[in-house]
Amino acid sequence: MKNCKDHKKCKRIAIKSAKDLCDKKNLRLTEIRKKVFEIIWKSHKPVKAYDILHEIKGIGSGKPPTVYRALNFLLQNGLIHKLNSQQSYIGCEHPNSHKQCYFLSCNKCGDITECCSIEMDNMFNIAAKEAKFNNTNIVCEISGICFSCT
Amino acid sequence: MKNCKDHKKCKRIAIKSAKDLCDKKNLRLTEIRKKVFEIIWKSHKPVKAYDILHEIKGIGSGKPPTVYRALNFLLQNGLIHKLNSQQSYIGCEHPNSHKQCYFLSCNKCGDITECCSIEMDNMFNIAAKEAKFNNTNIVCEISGICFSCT
DNA sequence: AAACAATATGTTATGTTATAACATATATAA
DNA sequence: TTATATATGTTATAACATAACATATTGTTT
Ligand SMILES: [Zn+2]
Ligand SMILES: [Zn+2]
Ligand SMILES: [Zn+2]
Ligand SMILES: [Zn+2]
Repeated sequence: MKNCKDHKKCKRIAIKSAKDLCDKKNLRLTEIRKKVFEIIWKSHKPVKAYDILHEIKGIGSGKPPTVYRALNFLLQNGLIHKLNSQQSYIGCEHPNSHKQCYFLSCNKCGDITECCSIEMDNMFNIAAKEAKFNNTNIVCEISGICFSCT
Repeated sequence: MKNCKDHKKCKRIAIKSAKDLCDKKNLRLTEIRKKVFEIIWKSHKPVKAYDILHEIKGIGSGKPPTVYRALNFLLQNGLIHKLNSQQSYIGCEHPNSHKQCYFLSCNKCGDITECCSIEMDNMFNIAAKEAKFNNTNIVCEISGICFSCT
């Protein structure tokens, strides 16, 4: 997310829309869940579960299950994503309108950009349809060296 | 890989072409590496590192580094792939002509199919190019319920 | 063949990621 | 209020992976 100029605002909006989404869906964004979400939104870099664990002093038990439960809640409700190729977690850029996305991940600066493209989405749908696959879930992560790091 | 009718043959060919590839590139397909490769090729289902570890009695030290070294050798030389969304390993269907592939993974039977598509490949290239990414590596895993399991 | 260098494997220990199982607390509904 | 569901605490352990250093094997040079 190289074009994030004002991350404080960016983060504020993310938290606001997480709250809205939870209100709308009658989900409880508890203190622990909110804290984990905030830690993830500190930057546009992916965060590891155990980094959250170390950072989450003073709130919750500070033990793995607490963090993983919060992560699973956030994942299940589309507020964050898991980057499978690096076992880390990142905030969803558009939780209310999320369709199918892919991620661009810079191996140098670590920055992640979440991208949507109708063409890519169609491609995935075609691939699934051709193979007669149902209820598909797609993981697509493109890593490389981003423009700023080249 | 639902259309594998004769897996013995399938496996034999895989081993043969692995040998050929190693001969051609002057790589040593040692006993341990070959054994790990064979275990992975037992089926078209992905295999976990520690399953290999348990199965590889009598050959090599039977300790994690042995297995992971073999896996890394096979990965680096394009003989197997890692499925990041389930931390498991699977034989490459076409080690000599491998371009960009995506995987179809059935959540029910566990079967994996490795697919290539020029269109999909183009899509990835366009995405990388638009984002000005270099030296890209793509992970694309489509999971769902396959036709036979529906 | 002997000496050397490079590659591969053995060994011990530990780091990292994630969940099972069961107890307790808190929120919502009846 | 009592019941029920949801969330969190707690302990232990499973599952995945690598660091660091020793030894063995292979290939090359002298
Ligand atoms: Zn931002
Ligand atoms: Zn998203
Ligand atoms: Zn087969
Ligand atoms: Zn392949």
